[in-house]
Amino acid sequence: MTLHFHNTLTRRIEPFEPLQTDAVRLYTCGPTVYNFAHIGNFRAYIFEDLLRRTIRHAGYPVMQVMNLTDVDDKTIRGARAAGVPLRDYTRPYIDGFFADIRQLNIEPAEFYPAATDHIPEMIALIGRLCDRGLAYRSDDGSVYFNVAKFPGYGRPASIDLSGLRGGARVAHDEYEKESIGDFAVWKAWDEADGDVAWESPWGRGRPGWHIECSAMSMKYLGETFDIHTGGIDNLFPHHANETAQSEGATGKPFVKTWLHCAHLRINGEKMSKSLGNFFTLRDLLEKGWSGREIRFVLVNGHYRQTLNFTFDALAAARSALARLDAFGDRLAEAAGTTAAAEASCPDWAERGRQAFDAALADDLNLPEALAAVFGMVREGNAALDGGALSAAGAAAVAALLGRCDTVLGVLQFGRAPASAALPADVQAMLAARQTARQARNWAESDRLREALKALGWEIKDTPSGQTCKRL
RNA sequence: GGCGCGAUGGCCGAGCGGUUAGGCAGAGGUCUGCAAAACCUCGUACAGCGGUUCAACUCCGCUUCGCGCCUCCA
Repeated sequence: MTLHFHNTLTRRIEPFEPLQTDAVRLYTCGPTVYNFAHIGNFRAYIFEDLLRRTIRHAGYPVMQVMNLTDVDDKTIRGARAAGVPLRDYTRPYIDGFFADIRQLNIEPAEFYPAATDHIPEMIALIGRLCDRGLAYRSDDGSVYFNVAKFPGYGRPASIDLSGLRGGARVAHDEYEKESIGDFAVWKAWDEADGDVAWESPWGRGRPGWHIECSAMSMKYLGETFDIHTGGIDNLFPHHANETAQSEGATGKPFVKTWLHCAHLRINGEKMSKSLGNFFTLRDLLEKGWSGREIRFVLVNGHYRQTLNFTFDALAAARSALARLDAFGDRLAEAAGTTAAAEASCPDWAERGRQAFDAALADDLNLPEALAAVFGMVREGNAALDGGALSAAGAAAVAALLGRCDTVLGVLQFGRAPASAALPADVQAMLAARQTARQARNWAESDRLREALKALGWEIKDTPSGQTCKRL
């Protein structure tokens, strides 16, 4: 299984080959903890999770770093407005972030370095840039990267510096720059920073935006590593600047493969507070949607394509998941206690497995991978209907789907409760209903089904008797 | 202005120069006391106009519409 990824650096889909044999080194841009993350952020984190899981699925160990940006304009502004120290301000959002990714079944990374814990590393890196003549100190004590001194500036974005134009978004305190393209690696303290400041060889101040990613990625992953990801909006300037700083300091290639995911839209519109379609994960959970349903919607799109997030899509996800769950329950029932044996795996399932793997390997084509799974669901249901699936075969298919789910992370097999686990009153009603059914007392049978439904249990009648499932 | 992306059936969403994407919703059918599930069948989908080609949703050009980045936004 050779993975292929679209590399932003080359704008091509390339075969993926790890640089080192022990692990694939992966740096994924993480949250700025000034607020709870919104659904658009999670699109990126889900994409990164799928990437991580796919690499592992292909047999490579992964060493993933996700940064926590806990010092920047917004966190400082928030902390000052709240009148609390920076750390106290960011803490709940950091906790919230980890709670959220658990809800979405996002696998944890190996490292979550916080920017404020790596100031010395950043200062050291800036020192290297100064030593090499790539950065200069301005009169106010800020340090800027000198873009003109770095040949090939702009990668992995395709930015031509001459196309840049100064505008309203160029921050006020950056007029000391020698050239419009130069960017701060160290920002001299100013009024608005309050008590957020660190001592440095250039005076009191705080790190520039991009330097944390350079310092932390290289600390944990080395000066050249396999994959760096982020949202497409980070391509420029963040990733271009990060590359310039890192390669400027080391003289080595920084990242081999860059992957960028597209944005999310909500009901066809850009997400924004003024449109009222700005949702955090907890907003959606409060509306009654589960993390799993949200994950399904986010998984069922290609990462390089703008995704239209709608409530209809969430409802569709709910139905699709119910279908998957029902199939899982059927397989479990058919398999009983029989162990999975690969030899018993039906041909259609083997074909499904191959289609699934091929789709993943093709630049994370999750929609197609999911289609392969649903193909197996249809085949499997038909086989079960026709009595053509042995217990061992059912076990093998269940195991196969479990394998697919190590990447998808949306299945929930084996959740059908054993009858012994049902509450006594429910068991009694089920027994009564069975008696009524044997007496062909349909009115009583239907009444009990309704009563059980009111208690939160869904009853279905099958040729082999009634089934009971938590709603 | 610079750079880039997109427009697929009611909705979400893949895809390829000629062969069913898939899911959800909807219609009909099988099964069923009913319901549900499951299975089968069903949509003259590829923004518009030209071009290339034996053949284009798929390649090229133009048009229309929408979107992203252009200095701290995933």
